[in-house]
Amino acid sequence: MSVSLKDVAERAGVSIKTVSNVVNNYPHVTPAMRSRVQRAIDELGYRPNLTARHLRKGRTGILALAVPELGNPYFAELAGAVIDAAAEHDYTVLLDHTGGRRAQEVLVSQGFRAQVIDGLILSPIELEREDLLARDHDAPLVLLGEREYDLPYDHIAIDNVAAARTAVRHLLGLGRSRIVFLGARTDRVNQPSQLRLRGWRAELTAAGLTAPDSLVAATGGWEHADGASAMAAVLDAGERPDAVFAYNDPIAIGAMRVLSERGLRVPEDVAVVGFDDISEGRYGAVTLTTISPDKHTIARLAVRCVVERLRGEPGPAGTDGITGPGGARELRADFRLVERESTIGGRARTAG
Amino acid sequence: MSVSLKDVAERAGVSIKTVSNVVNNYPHVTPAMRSRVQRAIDELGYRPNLTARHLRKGRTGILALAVPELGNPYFAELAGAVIDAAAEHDYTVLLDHTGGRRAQEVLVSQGFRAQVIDGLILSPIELEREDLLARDHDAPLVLLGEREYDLPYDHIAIDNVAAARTAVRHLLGLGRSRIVFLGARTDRVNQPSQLRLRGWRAELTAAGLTAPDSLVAATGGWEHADGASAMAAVLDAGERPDAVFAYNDPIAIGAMRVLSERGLRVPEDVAVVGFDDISEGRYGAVTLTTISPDKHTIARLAVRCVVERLRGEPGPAGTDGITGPGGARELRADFRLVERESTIGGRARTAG
DNA sequence: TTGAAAGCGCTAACAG
DNA sequence: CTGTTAGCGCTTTCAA
Repeated sequence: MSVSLKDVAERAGVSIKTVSNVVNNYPHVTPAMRSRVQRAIDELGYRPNLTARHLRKGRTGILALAVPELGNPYFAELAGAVIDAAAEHDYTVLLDHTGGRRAQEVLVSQGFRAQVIDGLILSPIELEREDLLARDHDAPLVLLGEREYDLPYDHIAIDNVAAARTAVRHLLGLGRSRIVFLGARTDRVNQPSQLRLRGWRAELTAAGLTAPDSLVAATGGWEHADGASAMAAVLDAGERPDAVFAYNDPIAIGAMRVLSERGLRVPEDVAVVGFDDISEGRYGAVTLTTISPDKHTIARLAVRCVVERLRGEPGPAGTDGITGPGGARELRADFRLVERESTIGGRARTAG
Repeated sequence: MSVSLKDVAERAGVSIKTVSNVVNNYPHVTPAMRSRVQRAIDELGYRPNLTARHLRKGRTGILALAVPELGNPYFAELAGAVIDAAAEHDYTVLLDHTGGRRAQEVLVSQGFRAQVIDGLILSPIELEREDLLARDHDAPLVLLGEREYDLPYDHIAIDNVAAARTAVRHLLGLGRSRIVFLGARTDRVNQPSQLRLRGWRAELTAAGLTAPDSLVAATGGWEHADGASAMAAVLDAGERPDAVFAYNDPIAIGAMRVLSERGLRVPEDVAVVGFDDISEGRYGAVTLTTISPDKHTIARLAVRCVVERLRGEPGPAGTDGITGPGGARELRADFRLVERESTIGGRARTAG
């Protein structure tokens, strides 16, 4: 087995407590004692047993992050940002993926991997209000992605309606008027998809245009293939859109593929805007205009929320958020529109 | 606090040990006693404290997986596969990313996150033989990605040389002869990049062609931008290649972008083959021919190796591997060439 | 088949 | 400033 505090104590001829004090940088230790103990530590190659420490303190130093799918670059990039943000607070991240399936999301929120984690950051897709109400687990939970819960959980998102309106406004400003929304989800409410659809509708209406259902295309999932088939369905239905606003980048890219197969030029015939700003969008034959959420801020805020709850200091909502029911915080991260070839054309070399 | 074994024992009027027996499905417990204890467990909502259990047993049930970059879809997809494979063995995965930086890789291999993990799966980029020799940590380590170590660590990879030869052979079969290798790394040995370059050279030579250095382009990194700039550099140098074999898919896609900017058609003027088979390659304007490593097998083998070492049963190397120094196993996963538009042209609708 | 007790390695009171 | 002691919740001898 590995060396323990006791071994070090014996070696240094002091008590366990003293060694512990040194290890934990307890202030009131004489320099002489400290160096003596330190030498024993070095000689024995002592390293604290975190499991024991955690048992004692009741915490593990591990946060879980559950996203729908790691294969989606947006979530992969977000996960990377969360890992880095957690490291700054001396937390380690345990990653999980739910496939966006409600059953799996419920499992995770209930603390499936629990007992091992201090807190949980969850990016739900299908999770319902009632699932959260039934949650019986004391680890702090922070939700990612906007939804209209009135539940006592901290909650971090960009303003999806505003972001969608920004995207649509951009298209309108380019003189487009038949703008398809690709990636609606009809079987659930409260999801980002619904909010983006709402933004699409609001902006069209504000411009004095109609927002017919024939321009709203549902998708079964959120990947390239889903965007491709939805786009094909719209065209096959005889629609002649002059622009597409997609739920996310993979859907937008799948759609562009189909447009080009059908001989439609992007952006001349059909302009396309995506959502998420994944790196893939920066290097296609036609680079993708997209809404870029501030992933690093999202990650930082999420980790901060969990850590503060853990410390028992929920703190004020701050300037960037409002306090909701049960002291839950609604935090907003920024977003911006990144204009690339799929809307404004041009052919900048290896555009950024 | 949560309920402990003791609480359950009191409630059921039995000893702690008996409750423990029930929880752990110890065989010799009378059905009557079992159901009585089980009722107490249910009533109190008891859940075992894993930290305590782990302290006692000396294991945590957590495996770490360290990859260079989660933002690279290949590693994100691989990570997902590892998480699933680990779950089958009741292990949880803690994810880390090293940025492919040697210092970070050394840190991780030394057990930076250690004391918390039972085993480690590492996909190194810059890690050197000597770093591993100096490793002083008892958690089993499994290496991902082929390299020519003679070190006592299990090791899982596809045959990079053979894969590269397959790719180049495909291009030669299409009548191409000036095949650029994009993504060489000159500053290190022992890396997959070196092996793929070797395969490229071997296949060209076998075909009676020369393999001039002017057709080998180094890249600073492994992303789209690196492929784009390397491709541009080759063209700017006055080379007129009729094919490109890229170290990985992002590099290949970055290169295709530049080719198209320069008015070169893919595959008519320049055929392109990538490596990794990331989903992005299936939906560009021109879908990407690529080498597809069997990620699920890699993940499954890696987890199996760690778990077996943990159980102290390294087992035979099996039919798919050979035993190396110190009983280390060299396991091979399969790969296959996926032919798409970037080499064979065509315009199948939303090709798979 | 079940109970009692020891102890994994650490931290936190409380003494000294 | 440092030592003693008592657990955190669990598994695991060893008895009964």
